Amino acid sequence: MRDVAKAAGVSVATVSHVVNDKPGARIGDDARRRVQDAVLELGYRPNALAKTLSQGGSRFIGLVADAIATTPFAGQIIHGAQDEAWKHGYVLLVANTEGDPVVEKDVIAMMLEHQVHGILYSTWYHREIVVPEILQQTDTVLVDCFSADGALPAVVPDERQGGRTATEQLLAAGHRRIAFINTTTPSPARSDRLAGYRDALEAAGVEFDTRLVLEAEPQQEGGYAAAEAIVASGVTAVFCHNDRVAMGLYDGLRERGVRIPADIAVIGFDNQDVIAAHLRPPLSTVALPHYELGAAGVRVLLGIDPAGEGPTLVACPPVLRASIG
Amino acid sequence: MRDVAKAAGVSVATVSHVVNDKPGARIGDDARRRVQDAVLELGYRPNALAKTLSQGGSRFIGLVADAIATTPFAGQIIHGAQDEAWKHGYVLLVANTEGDPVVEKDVIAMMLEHQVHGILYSTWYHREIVVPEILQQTDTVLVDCFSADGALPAVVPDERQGGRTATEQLLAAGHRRIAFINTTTPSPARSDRLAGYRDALEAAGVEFDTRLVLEAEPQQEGGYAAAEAIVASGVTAVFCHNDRVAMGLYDGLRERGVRIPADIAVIGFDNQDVIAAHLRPPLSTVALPHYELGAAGVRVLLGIDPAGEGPTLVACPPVLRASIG
DNA sequence: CTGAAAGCGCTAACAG
DNA sequence: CTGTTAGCGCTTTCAG
Repeated sequence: MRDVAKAAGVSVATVSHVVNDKPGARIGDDARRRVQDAVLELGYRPNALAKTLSQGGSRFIGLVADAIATTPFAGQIIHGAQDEAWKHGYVLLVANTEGDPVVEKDVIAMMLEHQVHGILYSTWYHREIVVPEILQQTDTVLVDCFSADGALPAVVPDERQGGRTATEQLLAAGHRRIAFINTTTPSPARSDRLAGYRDALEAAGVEFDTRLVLEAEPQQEGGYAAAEAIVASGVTAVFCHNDRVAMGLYDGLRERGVRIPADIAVIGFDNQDVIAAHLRPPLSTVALPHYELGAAGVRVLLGIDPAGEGPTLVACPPVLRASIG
Repeated sequence: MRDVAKAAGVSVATVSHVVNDKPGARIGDDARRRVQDAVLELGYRPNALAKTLSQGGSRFIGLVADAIATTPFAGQIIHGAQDEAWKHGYVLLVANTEGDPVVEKDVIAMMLEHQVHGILYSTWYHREIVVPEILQQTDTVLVDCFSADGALPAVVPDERQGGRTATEQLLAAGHRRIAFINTTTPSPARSDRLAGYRDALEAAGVEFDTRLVLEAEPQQEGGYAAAEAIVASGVTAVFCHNDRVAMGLYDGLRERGVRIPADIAVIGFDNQDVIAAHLRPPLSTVALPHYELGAAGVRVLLGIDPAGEGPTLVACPPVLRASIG
């Protein structure tokens, strides 16, 4: 920068002004031009670190994720967070912890040392967590997770609305006997999607039948294993806890000569693209809004969106494909 | 830091020395203890930005990815890169570009302004790229991609060895008539996996038969469509270009009453966990070493691993499951 | 063994 | 309109 100033025959202050187009500062056209030329000649690039040092507060936002490598979910959160952060002049410092509390503490400490403006603490599936002590030291927003005490702002998917939406797609196609293959794992997804399922049924005047909610491990194997019970139930449609379960169910149904969607319509949840879009027939599902969770997370962190009382709910939109007849 | 110095009754220089346990500097035990106490009392945390400013060179490594949100692949690269970077005291600055050249230029400029030590430029599938001009301005290593002119160090999967390995698994199980469903998309994966397939055949004394290499779109749909030709070929084993193709093939084979692995053994490629581990039967495959690519990338960036003449090849290890009888 | 002082690159008053 | 100067928080000679 000093070099630029020298080359342009002005002071560093002037350079700073033109480089940042400072509003208050009026600079002569000639001087301005000389500076701009010098910047180009010298290939000058401002040092963002020095800038934040002198200004105080940096433009970093930390994003800690517990499982960046297993599903695309964390990737989608990162993507959304980055786009939104970028929009406001912020940059993401990403760290993966694989759920290890020690690593977690270390990476957060690292972020604090780098003067992050705040931290997004995210998990790859919606759940309750206990907030690491060290997060008290900066602004934090929880993404796709929440703490029991509700002390920290959180952004999570609206599982209940998602469950309702899924069921509504089936109802809209004329189905009345609709099974729900829920997960065996206790979680917001488990209880709230079920609640949404019941909401939709009730709204449609269909009586809730306990025998129509089955449980299965939330993987392909679980869906496959549930196939027998599904055909036995005489149902015409199934809402699966997630796309993986639906994938397993496809196999089980096919083995029994049941056609989708002619005999039984199926809807999943998650919109895991690698699976849902490529099953035969392509699977209708409800999307988990990870991108939007990341984006909303930085918005509340930056105070653009209000934090609200409980967790901020992000809608899970339906994604229609061919598995509903 | 000044506060710590004051509280401990020493100078900032002394604080700096004890905080970083400077080798050269001998500090009295009492002074050292006083400083350490003060650090704890005040909850002092060094400012990493100020540190890099004064030291010159930062501890940032930039990682630009073209598609962080679609598959877990980029996530695995990030994971590997971060673990390795961390090990050497570096921190990752991650940016997603979705392949947009403008965004790409912007994020790289941003990274340069943040004084990154170097940049890892990665793609989510192995391919040739044209290197963005701006990357000339810093040390760069290409991860999972390479430039035609070989000007930049690159780290890529060893597709040929992978293709050989896959075929060898089948050969080892006693198969002799082995089909290869290749992709239709020109790429290193396409030509090198084929070369590996031929290598393995030759090494086993099995004659290469052109009619046994089919081509299909590299998705489930492609594999499904290839099923007919596969059964017609009278083959006892199939090497699929990737796991998604294998998944489609499973469907097609099952529809024709062909059992896996009893009638036909199948091996995939990629080790896409969400799919491979949960097909019925679980799919044997060859892993794409994304984690290792990321880690190796930072190693060559930091000069720990030598850059080598051509791209650095990372092995693709076999992952055996139940689809080979 | 420890402190004073200069300087990293930039911004922000404040003078001129 | 433009230049001076004093830091931002830390490291690093260099004296003492």
